[in-house]
Amino acid sequence: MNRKEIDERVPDAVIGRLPIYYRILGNMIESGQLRTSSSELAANMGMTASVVRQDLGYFGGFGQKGYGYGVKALRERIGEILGIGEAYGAVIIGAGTLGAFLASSDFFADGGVFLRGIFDHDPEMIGKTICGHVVKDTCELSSFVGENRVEIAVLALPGKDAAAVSEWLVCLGVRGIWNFSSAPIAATEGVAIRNIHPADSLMEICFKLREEDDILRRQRRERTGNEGS
Amino acid sequence: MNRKEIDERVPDAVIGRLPIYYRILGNMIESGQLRTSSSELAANMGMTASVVRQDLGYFGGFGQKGYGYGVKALRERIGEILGIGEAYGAVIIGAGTLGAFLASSDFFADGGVFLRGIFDHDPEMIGKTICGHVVKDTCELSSFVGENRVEIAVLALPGKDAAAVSEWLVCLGVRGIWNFSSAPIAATEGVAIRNIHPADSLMEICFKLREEDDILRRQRRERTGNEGS
DNA sequence: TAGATTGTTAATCGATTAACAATC
DNA sequence: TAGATTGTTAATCGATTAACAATC
Repeated sequence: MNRKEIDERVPDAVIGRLPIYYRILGNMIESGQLRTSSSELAANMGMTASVVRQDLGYFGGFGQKGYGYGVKALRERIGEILGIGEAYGAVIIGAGTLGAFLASSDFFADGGVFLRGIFDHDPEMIGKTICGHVVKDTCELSSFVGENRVEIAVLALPGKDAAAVSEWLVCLGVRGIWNFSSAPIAATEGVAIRNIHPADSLMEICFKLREEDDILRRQRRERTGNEGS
Repeated sequence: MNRKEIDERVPDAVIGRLPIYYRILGNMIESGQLRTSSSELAANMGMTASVVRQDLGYFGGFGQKGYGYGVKALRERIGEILGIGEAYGAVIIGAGTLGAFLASSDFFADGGVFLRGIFDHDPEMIGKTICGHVVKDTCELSSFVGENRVEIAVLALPGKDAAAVSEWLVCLGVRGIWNFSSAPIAATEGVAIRNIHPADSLMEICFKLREEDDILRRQRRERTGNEGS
């Protein structure tokens, strides 16, 4: 075995970059590119070549010294590592605009995940069809998860319901929570949780702008102060 | 001045947590809570109390020893730091399902950002109304950005167009890029960039599931092997 | 006052960078 | 062969944790 001891857990920082490699390699395949290098990959994602080689090294060398990496083989291998092709199943809880948007998105297909159903408890929503899925009553969740392979639950519901629903789903055997509600789901042993808050990154941008503006304002004030004295 | 040297840049790790504090404090206000502590905040977001105190310490002590933090005052202060209230302006480029969803979302209101317009270059889209915004032709972007305060551009367009559009917008004076396209935008001096790929976190969940499954499979194999020998 | 909790310093841990021998 | 580029080790950097004096 060429790779490092396989039991060794891969750091989250590395896992977080695997989908990025995967996506960029996809772009390269689309444009007909056959080979790449750590430095090219790095340039594409605004990182150093070192981190790329280190990351890929975690899974055992699939590069060739003096040559680089075969785009197609590398992408396939990363896809395997990411579990694309395992055909995990997911349900969306909450059929509002967010749930409907997620259902219509390519996110599931991109990750090789099958969307198996959409649930809501609002009678107004139940029975509606969203992207070919008839919205089911959340009451049916227990039996549905029992009868279908559902490893992942997507929470597109109000923050106040998130914790309870999440706990219930975990009891039913769900092992992954993709949470878009406003309330973060706390870490739970044996459950993969990702709390997604798109607005957060917009606020981060605002922070950077304000920080910049503050510096400019301060400089202007100082300049004026100096002139005045 | 009680706070640390104000020129000192705040680490990205800290910035990334500010919106989370902000959101959790919002939840606390909703439920009528008046005071909180570093350990309560930490429990709510699955972190240690130490990191909370350290983070808040960056901006100067607004806690009280032996008491904790006033929920409302703390939230207001973090809001200020985040630039909520600066009323930055944004445009969405791309009026597809993603652009339409973003326009209908609370993300802008949550961050105190004004959505000033939606643009597309598809004649089919131009003129349609999305959430009260008439979709404009991207040709009009230059003059629009010139005439309105637009600090932030939201890219909801195909990856192949992202880099060119982004560069153009930066030339027009845009200082923040919230990029939802498949192609990451490279770091640019003086521009705040956030590349958002919701599918990535779904893939991370799949990775964790596959990793877990692999371990189980290996254990089963070993057990069978031992029995067989 | 006694109990609670901050703000801050020092110690630990993990991630990134730099460097280079191995080799295609 | 010479040039290129990997895989990997050691050095640096940054972030998290632990601990505790200060004090409300």
